[in-house]
This record gives sequence, structure tokens and C-alpha cells, in this order.
Amino acid sequence: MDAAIKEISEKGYIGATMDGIASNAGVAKGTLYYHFKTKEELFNFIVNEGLALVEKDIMNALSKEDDIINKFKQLCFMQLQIIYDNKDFFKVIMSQLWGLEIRQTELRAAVKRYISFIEIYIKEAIEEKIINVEDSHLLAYTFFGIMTSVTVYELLSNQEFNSYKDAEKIINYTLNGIGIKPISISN
Amino acid sequence: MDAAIKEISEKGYIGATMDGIASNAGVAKGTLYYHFKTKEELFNFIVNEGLALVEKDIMNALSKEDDIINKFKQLCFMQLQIIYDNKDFFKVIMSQLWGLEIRQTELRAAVKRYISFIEIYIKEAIEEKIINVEDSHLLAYTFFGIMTSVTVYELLSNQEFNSYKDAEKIINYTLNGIGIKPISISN
DNA sequence: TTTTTTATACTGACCGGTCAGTTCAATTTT
DNA sequence: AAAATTGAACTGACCGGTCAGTATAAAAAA
Repeated sequence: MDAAIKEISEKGYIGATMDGIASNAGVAKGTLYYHFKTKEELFNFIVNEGLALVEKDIMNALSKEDDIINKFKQLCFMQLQIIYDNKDFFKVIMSQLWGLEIRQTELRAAVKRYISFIEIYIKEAIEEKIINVEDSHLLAYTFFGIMTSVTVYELLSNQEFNSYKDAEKIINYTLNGIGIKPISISN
Repeated sequence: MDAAIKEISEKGYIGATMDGIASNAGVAKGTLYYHFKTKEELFNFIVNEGLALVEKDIMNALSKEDDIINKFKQLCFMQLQIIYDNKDFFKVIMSQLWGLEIRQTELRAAVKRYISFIEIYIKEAIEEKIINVEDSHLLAYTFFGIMTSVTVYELLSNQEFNSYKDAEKIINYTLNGIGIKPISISN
């Protein structure tokens, strides 16, 4: 699985070869086809398995926290931490999110499920009125965008993402914005 | 150019075929190779030309605005508008941003330039103290992440992005966050 | 105990299709 | 006349998927 994630994160789904994945994993190509019928099946397995693991991780950590504000802050922090710890996996997700191939449509469905999972916590925070936002759906996606920008940051900027200091900055930014009065452009 | 963007946004760089792009554009393959030496050259042209156009657009609009707060709000709005109007182009960018191929490294350099361009306006706002943020660099990337999440939103959520109403929400969110007191997790 | 069978995991050479890129004579545009 | 475009045929590298065969450990039969 690690070998496939690495290969696909570097070369994309089509660019990644089964030979490459196999040699990267230290097995023969035949072995890959013994376990997975097709390249696509291997890909789907990685995606679903990976996202499920992440969800489990988050659910586990948040169940221990019962103060809702802390729960939400913890959610932000974990999100950043998980993306930071699984950069290659998220590169695979991000690079394959677009496009019209079947595997991509399926990937989107999986990511959608994941974002809905995040949205649950946002809704919870809205109901308890600790968040002054009304559109939980749009916020969940914006939230996702912010969190993934970490991967972009480290990929483009030469600076390394400082897991703690930068996470704090981003979280505070998420919580309070940049501090300009609200606007109204639609009327 | 439109034909190539559409083809690549649907099938990815490798998945897109020169035959497909040609027939999509209503020209012969030979014509493509008359103008561009290789597929990669065509890709690079699209990326650089596209980003340059966007930059020009933004610079033009912002030069007409001299109040710095409005300038910044306008920047947010334009960013959303441009992404909304050029979804396919941004899909190409986002899908090709990751990975280690030469074209991808070059694409990253181009996007990096673009984000630096955005950062100029953020710095300006920081200097004028209309923004209570100190790390313009990190903010510029977060900013980029938020803006691109619009594309994700429309791709995953079934709802269509309502250009004005949703843009307002996102901008207000960008400006003021979700309204929780700042935290301090690093110490 | 020895032999045979079965199941599971793995191997890697090979085949067939795909596609970037080439070539070029003929046609159209400027 | 020169420049741009066409379209069709061709090449060759590359890669997903196949498959006959290997290894081996455990169970069943002798």
C-alpha cells in the first residue's frame, strides 16, 4: 500500500506503472494481480482504506473530548496533523479528485463521505452556538480547502510546515479570520 | 487552448491524447505539432498563458481601487469569480500540481509566482494594519486553499456554487473566521 | 511414516493495444 | 509565392493484464 501511494503520488494514477509499484513494494507484478484484479481495484482499495483509517482516527480522538469547543479545536488540529503525516496519500487524493474517469467519480464519492463526516462536527458546533456560521455545508468544504492548503504550502513554498507553530496560525485564522469587518456584496 | 484545457481537465495530462485535443479543437494533429513541438510544450503554454491572463485581470481591476480595504475585499471576490469562470483551467492546475515530473515542477513554479503575486496585496494590507495577521506567506497559501475549495465544492457537493451569495459567505468567513476565541496549542 | 494432494502466495516472460511523435504530399489561406 | 493546414499512414516505446509454472506448508491418503 505504501509503495503504491508513493508511486501514484509521484507519477499520478496513469503515470504510475504496475511494474513500478511492484518493484517498489519488493514483489513481482504477478503478486499484485493475485491480490487485485486490476490497477483500478488497487487504487480504490487504497483510497477507501486510507480514508476509513483517517475517520477512525478522528472519531477515536474526539470521543475522548466532551467539551464542544475543545472538540472543534481538536478537530482542526488533527486534520492538519493527519494531512501532515500522510502527505503522499493526500497528494494522491488531490491529484485524482478532478476528471471524469470512473475511479475519479468514485474517489469523489468517498471524499464527499469524508467531508460529510467532518460536517457532523461542524453542525454540532453550530447547534451549540459556539460558531457564528449558518451554512455548515459550505463551511465544511472551505474547511477542507484550508486544511489541504498545507500540502500545497510545503510543496510550493520552500519552507517546511512547522507542525505546531503553523498549525496554530492556521487554526486561529480559521477561527477568527484576518480581522476585517464583514462585507455585503450581494444586493 | 480551450479544447486542450477541456480534454486535460477531463482526462488528466497523460490521459489526454493529442488526437483527442486535435479533434476537439477541430484541427488536424499535424497542426498541433506545427505550433507546438511536444505535448509538454503545449501544456506549459496553456499554464503560463492562463495564469498570466488571470494576473493581468486582477492587476487591472485592483489598480482602479485605491482604498486598501476595498482592494482586499475585491481581491477575494475576483479570485472566486475567476476560479468560478475558469473551472476547467483550475482543474488542470489542481490535478497537475502534485507529482515529480518536470512539467509538474514547472507548473508549481508558475503557481508559486501567482501566489507570490497575491501575497503582495496581503503584505500591503498587513503594512497598512488593516489585517491582524503576521505571516503573509502562510496566509497567502491558506487563502489559495480557500479559494480553490470552491472548485471542490461544486465538484463534490451537488449544489451549484451561487456566485454571489456563496462568495459573500466565503469572503466573510475569510475575513472573520467562524468566531471562536484564538487558541494556543504550542508551548 | 511416507507419499500424495490441496491451497495459497508468488514469479516474470510475454502479448496486444495505445499513443506520442514523425513524415509527407496535397490543399488552403494569406 | 510563402506560410499554414490537412489527413492519413507509420513507428516504436511503453504498460496493463495474462498465464504457465514455482515454492511451500499443511492436510489427507497410503
